[in-house]
Amino acid sequence: MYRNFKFEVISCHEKARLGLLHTSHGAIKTPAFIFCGTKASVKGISPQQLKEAKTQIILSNTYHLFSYPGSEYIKQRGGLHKFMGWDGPMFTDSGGFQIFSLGHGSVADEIKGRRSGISTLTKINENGATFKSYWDGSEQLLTPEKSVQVQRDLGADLIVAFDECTPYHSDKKYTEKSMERSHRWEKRSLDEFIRGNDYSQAMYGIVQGGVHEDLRKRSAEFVSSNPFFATAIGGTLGATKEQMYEVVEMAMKGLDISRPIHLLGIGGISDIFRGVALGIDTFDCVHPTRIARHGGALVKSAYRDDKRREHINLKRSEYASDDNPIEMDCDCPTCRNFSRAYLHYLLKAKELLALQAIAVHNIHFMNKLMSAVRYGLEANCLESVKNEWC
RNA sequence: GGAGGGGUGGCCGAGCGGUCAAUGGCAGCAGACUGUAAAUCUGCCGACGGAAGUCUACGAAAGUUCGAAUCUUUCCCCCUCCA
Repeated sequence: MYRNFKFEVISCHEKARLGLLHTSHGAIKTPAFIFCGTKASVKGISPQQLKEAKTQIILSNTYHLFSYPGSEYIKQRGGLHKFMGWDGPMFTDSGGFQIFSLGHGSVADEIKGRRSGISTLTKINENGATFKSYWDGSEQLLTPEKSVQVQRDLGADLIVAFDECTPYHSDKKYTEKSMERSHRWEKRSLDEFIRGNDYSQAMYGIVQGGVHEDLRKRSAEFVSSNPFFATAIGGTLGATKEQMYEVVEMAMKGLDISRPIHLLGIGGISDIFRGVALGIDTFDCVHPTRIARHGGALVKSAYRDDKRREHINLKRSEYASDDNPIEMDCDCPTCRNFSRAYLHYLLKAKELLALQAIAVHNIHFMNKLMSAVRYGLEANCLESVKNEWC
């Protein structure tokens, strides 16, 4: 069923593992980070720049590409790889997260109880979810079958079953009902996947269950007992980092650990070390590229001005006269050529180069981080690697 | 020389008798951001104070009024048109 895919565990270090995830567009060394290129583009960054930064794999989104330009259109252009000029491994999300984000706003807004904007999620029922297109406002229905068909047209290597990402503020009763519906949707996704399987793609099942241990366990068992290639941990992961690690641990309990395990939407530096220690193989997150566009440059612990943050905010006035690179020991194109002062100026001057330059640094940073994590596992010195980065 | 229009907080620009320390926008200073409706969003932004509050403020001065950025007079400066 997954003949062009394989997950090879090279070595185990307690729960953490070093692996190779083989896809139809090449293998990924794990633990790995997947960069978000939601609308068939990692915002502001070219595939060449991604490659130069040693990026292994990127992600696009079903909902966005379904709304515009449509999956049929991309299929006619030869699929997503060809269309966007990325020949490496690729992942597509199912659109399930948009059931959450278009209904509730950002993860932080929802947890903090802030209402932001108008909901463009109009309806959710057994059949699927109805959205207002972000593109033209028209109503569109995403069902498990449709999500898989769209993902098939797009042609990413790794695809995801359609689920509902349940909000943090849902009560247990709703979370359970939603989880059970997600399970039925995931089963339908898998059935649709199998119907059209041409061996160029492999499917992830998703563990739901909110912050509830019994639900997480049930969901993990559901996913593991169905023939998904891999597993993703989704849904709300709680309101604090500690709770997130607890929830991940709960979800890990019932999982088939011979499969690759992805943690959806997480990408803080310390989160990655904790996740890897819990047995996570891959991560994806908008954070590195989003904070870059907001002036945030990821830095190792030695370069932080505020120990509570994993980045420095180059918009701050103190950087106006800082002639050092973002990180002295970084060999990325941005650090080789630009000072913090110049990047600060570019941000203030609203020059697009700032956004790109900082994103380039953050992408290099994340790839080097993951490489360091792999080295730490291999050389059995993850703790000292962690101290340098966290 | 004649006719008219203006001068508002760092800048632009509303307000045209009380509810005005003065709408907005920009700039400035912070903060947030974790399967991207995000090159976005939020807060602060006269001075002193933690705050309640106090003081100084709408070109300058004098006045009218219980009360003026808003009305009157004079002065200073800018702009447009006619000679």
